Amino acid sequence: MAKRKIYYKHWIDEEADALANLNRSSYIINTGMAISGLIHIGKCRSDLLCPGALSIKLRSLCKDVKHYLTLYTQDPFKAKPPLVKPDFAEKYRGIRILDVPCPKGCCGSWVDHFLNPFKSTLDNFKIHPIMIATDQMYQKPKMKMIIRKIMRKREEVRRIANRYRGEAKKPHGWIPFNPLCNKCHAISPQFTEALSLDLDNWTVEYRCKKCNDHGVSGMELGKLDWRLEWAAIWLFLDVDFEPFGKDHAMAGGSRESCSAIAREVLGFEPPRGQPFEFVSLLVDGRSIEMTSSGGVSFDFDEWPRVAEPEVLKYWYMIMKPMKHLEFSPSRIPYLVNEYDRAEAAYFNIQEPQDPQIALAMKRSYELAHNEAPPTEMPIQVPYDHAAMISQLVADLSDHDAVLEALRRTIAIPGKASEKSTNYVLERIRRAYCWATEYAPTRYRIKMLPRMPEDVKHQLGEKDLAALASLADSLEAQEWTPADLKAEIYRIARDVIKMSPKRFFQVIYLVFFGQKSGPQLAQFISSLDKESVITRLRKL
RNA sequence: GGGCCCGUAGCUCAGCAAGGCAGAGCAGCGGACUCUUAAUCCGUAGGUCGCGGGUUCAAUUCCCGUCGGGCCCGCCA
Repeated sequence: MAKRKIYYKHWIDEEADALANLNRSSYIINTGMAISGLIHIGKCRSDLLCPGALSIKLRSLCKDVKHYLTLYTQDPFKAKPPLVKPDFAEKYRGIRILDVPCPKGCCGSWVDHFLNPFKSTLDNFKIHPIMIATDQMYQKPKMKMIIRKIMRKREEVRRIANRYRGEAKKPHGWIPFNPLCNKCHAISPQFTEALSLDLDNWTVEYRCKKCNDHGVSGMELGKLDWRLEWAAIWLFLDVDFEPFGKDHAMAGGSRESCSAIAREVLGFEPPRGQPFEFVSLLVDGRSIEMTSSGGVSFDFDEWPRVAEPEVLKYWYMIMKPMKHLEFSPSRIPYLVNEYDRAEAAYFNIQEPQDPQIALAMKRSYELAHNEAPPTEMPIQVPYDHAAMISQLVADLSDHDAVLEALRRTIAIPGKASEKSTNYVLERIRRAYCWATEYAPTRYRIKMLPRMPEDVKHQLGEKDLAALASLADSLEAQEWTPADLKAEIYRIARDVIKMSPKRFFQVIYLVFFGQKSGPQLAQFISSLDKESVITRLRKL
């Protein structure tokens, strides 16, 4: 009888081991981000969180690892509406983003406006790459050396570049360099063209089609053609591993052509890589690719407001890199539940029967926690329940009230460490943000002004009788919430002979148009009595 | 025309490295808990592994082909 295979190795561990087997004394992991606009969670999959996990794993193998994040600041501006207004987009198109002002007028610059929220949320995710901006890189002697080498082998570069191009072959004498226009600061090949280089004085003669300038600017202010830039940065930082979006991954795509430049022009072996699929955003039922410059985004710094950062990290760990992901804020409870399940598996509280799935979940959980998960199982409040509770408590800063509401509804330990308690409270706060800002209506607790028509059809004889009976009771005397609760039970069981469960559902339907809602007795007690009675009777 | 990725239960996905009984979670359905909707627990159903060939004692897994979905092969990064 053959045993079921239980081989399992996480893809992060596969890559980490492959890197470790290279037996280098130290490792450089690099990723890149253009500050072209909103920094969304999809970008952070391939360019922050996954390589971050890989770095940490590799470091745990006693390797010296540096994790860089290259910020492409010396890049042309290409944002589009609705991210920016059309006139803003037109005015700054092709301008070096470093020179573009803040679109909202709140920050020092465009770059600051998008980069600062990203930077300040990194602590939440506990991933801290060394950030290095390309405009700084171009100032460095080592980079100048690399550029010099490339420019001396210009013809060879052209030959290689043309190998990967279709019809539009680059002509003889092509200078693979995008100069900065001194006058308008355009840096896009759409506008500026290098006419000649002076490698001794490190200047470039250019013509600018945006402002019709013709002049000379410093080469450190311009940038390499993109195929060369990537290869140059590999060499500059001595990169061993660099992930990339799946758009680069195709045969003949940028990854391949950059590798050819690295081998044939610069004489080094390109780093290992890993392609990543994109994360799209579900908008009105349609799946749209997130794009920084177009403004389709669920922002990275928005995530910790609505869910634990580890939930996002876990999702990216458990899903294979080439799996296309679809995100929608409405999926957050599902993602949190999956994470909670992994946590329960990790602490051996409850495991899936399939051992391979269990291993994948546990390992992904560790990775989501940077290899150092909590030592004790945290208290788990199911996310959708947290969303509901958060809307019932009048003041979320009243921690005792929140905890009391939780104790009434689910089993949470009477005594818990401060850490556990804070974790619970944090989830409630996050679920509240989600419930009020993103949740589908069924999660929002809000009384309907009138009972919806379609609800009437759902009510039978018994239901109506029970509601009438409740109205009578309310009319007959004043109730405390506790007594009212008992009365609801009494009516259901003793008077009408129906299940209390059904009766509760019926009452919820009348007030909310759905089968669930806040704690009923308290809720009813908080309303004007006459209006309640009228509503119960006028069916 | 050339290439890459994905396709497994209603949904989200494992399993394929190195062939060996078709798997989870969620949603569903049925119960239990009989001071709450909820939560929790127990049970249950659900499949042409996109399709067709090939190799094999044995194919979801390997090979060839094909269909569907997404994407690249202009520019820009």
